[in-house]
Amino acid sequence: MEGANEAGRAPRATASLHQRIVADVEGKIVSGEWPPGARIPFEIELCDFYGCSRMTVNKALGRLVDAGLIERRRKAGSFVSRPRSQAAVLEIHDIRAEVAALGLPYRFEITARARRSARSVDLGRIDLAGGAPVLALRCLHFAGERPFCAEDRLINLSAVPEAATEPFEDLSPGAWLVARVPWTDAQHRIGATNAARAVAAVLGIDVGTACLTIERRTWRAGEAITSVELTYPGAAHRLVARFTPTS
Amino acid sequence: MEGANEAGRAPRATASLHQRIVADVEGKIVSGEWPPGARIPFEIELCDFYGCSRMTVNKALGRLVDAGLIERRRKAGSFVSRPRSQAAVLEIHDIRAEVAALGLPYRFEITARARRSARSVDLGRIDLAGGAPVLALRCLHFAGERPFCAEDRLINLSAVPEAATEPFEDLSPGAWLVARVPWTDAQHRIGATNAARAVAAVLGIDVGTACLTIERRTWRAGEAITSVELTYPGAAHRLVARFTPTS
DNA sequence: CCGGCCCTCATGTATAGACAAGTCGCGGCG
DNA sequence: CGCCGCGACTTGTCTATACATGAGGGCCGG
Repeated sequence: MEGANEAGRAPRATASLHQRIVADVEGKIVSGEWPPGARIPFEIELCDFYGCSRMTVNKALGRLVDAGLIERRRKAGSFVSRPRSQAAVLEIHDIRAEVAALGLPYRFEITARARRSARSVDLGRIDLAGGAPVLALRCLHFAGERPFCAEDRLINLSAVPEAATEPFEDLSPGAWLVARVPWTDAQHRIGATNAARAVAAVLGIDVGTACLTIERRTWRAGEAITSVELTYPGAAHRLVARFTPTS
Repeated sequence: MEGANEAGRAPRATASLHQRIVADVEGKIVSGEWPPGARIPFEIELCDFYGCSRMTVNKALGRLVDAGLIERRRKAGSFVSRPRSQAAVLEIHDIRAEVAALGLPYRFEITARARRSARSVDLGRIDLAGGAPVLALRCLHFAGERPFCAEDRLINLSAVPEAATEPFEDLSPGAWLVARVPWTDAQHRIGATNAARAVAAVLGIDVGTACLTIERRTWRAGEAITSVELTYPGAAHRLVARFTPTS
């Protein structure tokens, strides 16, 4: 049976067989040839078509399940998924990288730093018991000479005690945390607000200017690590997310 | 060899063996026990540990490669990946679903509709040759009696000719397109703007109120399908993205 | 001492066979 | 006529085996 490899199409691929099956099926789906809800051929039929064993087809279809392109039910067969919602992969670059992408020199300043017990005003921002030790930081990121983004961060010192003594001279708090602390969950809330007086003064913009705000919280195994609010002058910044179904 | 299944830990799982291996290795990585760059045990060693065949371990590690958690090199072994950038999966729900999640009744109105040849002003919004037929729509989405979101859309009629005669009575243009037209690429740009007079009037807000704008363009196999600009009153709406490394 | 060749090792891919677990339908029984 | 049970079908999982591929490291010769 191993000799029947070229069944059905050109054997050109340097890619492996199961990769080719993935690509073929994916092509049929995204082209619309197999619309959402359609049944795709049974494993056995694909085995015949590609002249391979069931394991190979099974592996390919398993990947498509992982990718969310198909769903499978015993006895019934495999079906093209109905997209439930659009999804976009939003890459959260390091701010240094964002600025570098603009071709401008980057620097940041820590403008406020306080170690304290979590107050009630903090509790809405980070999952902590009252009184837990936190590090509160304010930080301003510059692109060239202009303020690019204002950062207001809380770090849970129970989870990251080393942060208490870290000077944050070379790495910004965000970059330092990403490099040091693994996380298992993150939540982002993205919104638009009119700049209040304090924010406007810091960013050098007029009061009321629309600003993009990103609030990010991260956890590791259920324990809050950090919560950060980033405020970008709205007219000057866009978040960009590109997405293809299979990345 | 099949009898040695409980080697090393609780056999509690109803899950399959390769799923348990995935979960275990993932746990070691996200907990920091195996930091980025660390070599994880060879397949053979994991086979011994779990008392299973190499194929089973191979399948588990293959999934972790897909998920981006590890990288593998022949002869050298498998290594925990260094995270390149943070990423968040941003779910773009149907607007009807967003409103339903608020517990409010949903409806929408088409407020403007024009079939025309693409003008120069359109070309910045959608990848088309000048003169190609487009359908320009404006649509207002309501949550209860209050405007929730303003939509300004262009549809490429060369790619989606059926749109020309579609009345968009039951389904909003966005929902209609998602259900009907598969896409292969999407790009989102998210920003904040101060409401101009026209937008403010439509949304029933004050001029200058910060608004969240989402510009989404979709393509199928390189051909532009549609481009849409959604404007949400900023104070009233937050985009939420949750993310866990292995989804 | 340096360079090239080859052996070895780990992963990558694929096979055939086996059994388990849902599930759809048909046929027989009440 | 209706309903239930069983068998058949499809996917899910796993094993044992085999060969290919790529890369590291050591050995041997110049």
